[in-house]
Amino acid sequence: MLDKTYEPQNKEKLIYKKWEENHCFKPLSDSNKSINRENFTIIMPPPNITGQLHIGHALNNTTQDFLIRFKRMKGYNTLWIPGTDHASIATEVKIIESLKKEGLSKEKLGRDEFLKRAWEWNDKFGGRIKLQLKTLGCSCDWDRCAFTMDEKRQKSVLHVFKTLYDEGYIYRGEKLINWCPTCRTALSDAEVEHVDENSSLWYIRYPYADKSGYLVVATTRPETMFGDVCVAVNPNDKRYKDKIGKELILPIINKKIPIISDDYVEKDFGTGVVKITPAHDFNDFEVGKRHGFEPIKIMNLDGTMNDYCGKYANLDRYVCRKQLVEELKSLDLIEKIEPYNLPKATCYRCHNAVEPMMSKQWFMKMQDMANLGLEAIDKNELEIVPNRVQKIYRNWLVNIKDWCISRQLWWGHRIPAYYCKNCGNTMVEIHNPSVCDKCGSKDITQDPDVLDTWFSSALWPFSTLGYPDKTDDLKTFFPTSILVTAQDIIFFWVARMVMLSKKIMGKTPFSKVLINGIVRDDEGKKMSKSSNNGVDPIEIIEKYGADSLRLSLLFGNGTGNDFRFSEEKILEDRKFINKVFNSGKFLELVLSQTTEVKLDTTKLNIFDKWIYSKLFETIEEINKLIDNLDVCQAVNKMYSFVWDEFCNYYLEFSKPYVYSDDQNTRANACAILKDIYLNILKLLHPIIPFITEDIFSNFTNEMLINQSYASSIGYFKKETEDIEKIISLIQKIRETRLSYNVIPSKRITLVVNKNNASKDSLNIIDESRLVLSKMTNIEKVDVVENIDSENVKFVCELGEFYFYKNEVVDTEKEREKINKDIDKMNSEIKILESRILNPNFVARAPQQLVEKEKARYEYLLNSKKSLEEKLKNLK
RNA sequence: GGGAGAUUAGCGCAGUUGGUAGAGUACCUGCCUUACAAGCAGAGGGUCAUAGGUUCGAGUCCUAUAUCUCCCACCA
Repeated sequence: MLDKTYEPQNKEKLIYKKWEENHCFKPLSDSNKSINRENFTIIMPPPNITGQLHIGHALNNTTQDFLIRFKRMKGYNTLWIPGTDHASIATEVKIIESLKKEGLSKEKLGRDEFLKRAWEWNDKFGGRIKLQLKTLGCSCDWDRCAFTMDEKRQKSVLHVFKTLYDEGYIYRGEKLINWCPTCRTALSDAEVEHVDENSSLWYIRYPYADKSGYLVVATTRPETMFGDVCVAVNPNDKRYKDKIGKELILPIINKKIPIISDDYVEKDFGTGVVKITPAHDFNDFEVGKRHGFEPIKIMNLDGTMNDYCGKYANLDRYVCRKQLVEELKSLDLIEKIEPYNLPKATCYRCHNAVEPMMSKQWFMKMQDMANLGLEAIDKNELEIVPNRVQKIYRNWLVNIKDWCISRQLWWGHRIPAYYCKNCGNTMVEIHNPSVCDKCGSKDITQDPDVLDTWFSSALWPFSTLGYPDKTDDLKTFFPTSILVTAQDIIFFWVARMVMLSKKIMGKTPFSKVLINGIVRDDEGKKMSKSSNNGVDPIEIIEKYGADSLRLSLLFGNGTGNDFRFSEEKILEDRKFINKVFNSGKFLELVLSQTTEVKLDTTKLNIFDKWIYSKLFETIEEINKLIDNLDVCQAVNKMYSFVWDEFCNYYLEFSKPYVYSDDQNTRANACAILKDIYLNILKLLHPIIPFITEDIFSNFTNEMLINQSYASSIGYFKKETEDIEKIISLIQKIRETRLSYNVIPSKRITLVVNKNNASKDSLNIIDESRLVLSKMTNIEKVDVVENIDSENVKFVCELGEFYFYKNEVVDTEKEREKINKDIDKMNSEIKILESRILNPNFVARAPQQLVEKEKARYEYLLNSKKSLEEKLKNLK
């Protein structure tokens, strides 16, 4: 028995448990049931263990679950692998914050203790994330759940690192890199965010060595002047042509530096003179290299100035800047200071300014990799939906630089590089070597650094399946089918997965990428941890149920478009779930009043054939839409089929039959109704899995999740067209009744003009008499040969119809109504005339369309004429 | 500075090869009709941001402009 109303809170947990206990999330191949089944695999973008999931994750995972459930019911051998990401820097930042509250620091704690804390953190938040995913209904295979830092994934990382090192793709070197003085680690280019900052442009006088005056240099970073190796001008700048080669005195530290020329310098910016500080600026580094200058480091790793800066040593760079500018002013070496906006490079985790610094780090050579990434797109191995994202992906790969993969952090994959203290030999090994393979010394230390967190995520499509071991999973499920993810990690993650999968596995890791839109709050702001406007899905689910949330996320939002989340929308959409439930209650009711029989599809009436046709159409369209990853439209189709066609029409059509006095008619009508309804549950299961499963269990002894997807017995063209006509007749009757103010409870007569309706039409009307009576409160249908034109007339595809004047009269109303109709017709006639009377249209538009428009035109003219006549006769 | 997207009914949105603008919600009218008032039936409401262009025909294609959003970026 279905409950009076559906209470998701009491049901969902139990249903999920039932699915898990029955191993419903397992691929068929686990139990050798997948003979000849196509595989369908999704790897879940592993959420960071830094916190908990918000609605954005819910959208992402609902989309994946929708696809997985759909494909599972379609008979695919489906696998959805869940997992979490250790999020090296992000988690470390969080742990350090929490240590601070205890008065601790990571240094005080020591590496081993710190890592212990990190694992505890993982247990806590990783566990919470899994709970959230289960609450949402995600049908992923938890036995295959992976963590980027677990033993198997560590093994994958070691193997890939060693492979790429041996092939020369991974190298160590001292280069200018992005350094976060707050997190005290190197960052990759992708981890640097640029924010606009109001700053200044300082014009500093650099005196000539020959005391012939000074040259004015414009800079945004006065404090880096200690590291200047030269000053550059554009070779074509007439102002400075004769100055090239002369020497300047670098103020404060009084060092001679030359004036050089380089095309990099823009004549029109500032004074056209640039100070060159190779150790602390990426452009300057290149210029310095071109002209053979050694970079001079002037900063410590914590962002303070180093000993090279004399009295400014150990001052924070910004404090130094302030004091230095004061000193320069006092020396009359500041020409002027202009306000200036510049993009400031900041750390994507702590949001503090990052510094370009010279540092010895590990890098991955990216040029070949990028070509692999581009090849995936060029050779159509990879399709990104929506298509525009492809450009973003391509653009990043075209401008790629080597990837700095080492981080001066503790929480992460420790780099498997070992250094011999005796001979300086470097070894990269999967297993900790006990002696140096060159000199035999036992004095060996492992590199203290860890890998960029995105290194392990880049291996996700094959590390989750068991690489480097040649597992069955890897054989069966790689490459995977679709990746569903957010736009902001295209570079961090998607591009790197493609490159490394192609490099290591020789294949693109997935053939399609579906990019979800960004979830915003009800004010339109992006939901994120930093804005603190994230909503916990569990909070919403406890209030409205997981199905409501899922439906709200998938319904009415263009796939890939941004999505504005609001509880009001959930309230609106939840009505649909209620509707589904109530139609189930109706089925239960009528079944209770009959003895159930097996469905006999040879005994379908015109209405049954119509609904089966509609079901057929709906499924066809859904298949096509999901193939194109147009989840939004697919859900729309389901929605309107269920609500409009099934609930609003078919249920009403079926009533005369399911309540029929004839036991056989009644039993078969119920069987058909049940069949359609169970198909609807199948249709909807991927969106709203819990309630559909619950209702299904009420009518069958099987589990819905395991059923094959909805199917229809076929498409009946004639009957479908007939019912469409009946529906428009019903609408016309209702509309006419209402416009004459005929109260709904009044039973009136429908009159058909025999001379103006085809025999076929009369048959259809006859067959639909019961339904018409039920749905429009028609007492009887009179078929007549002649009828007084004073009666109320209306026309639809089936022919001319009338209501008896004495049953509906209201002359004034009718006059009003006719005038209104004529107005409507006039405007349509005008539009049609503009086409039909246009020789160009007639000549160039498709013939079929021209004919159609002409016919419609004729029809309107006739209708209008008869209405005008009627208006004249109206007394 | 470069690039991408958005602009459609009061609101938040959909609109798949160009062919007379759509659903939800809100509002209005009438209904507690035996699945559902979280409902049913019906009505109103849009120069599809603006200006041009291509076309017989443009929300849809092209070119500008405006406003908003996002991404990328080393002009010191």
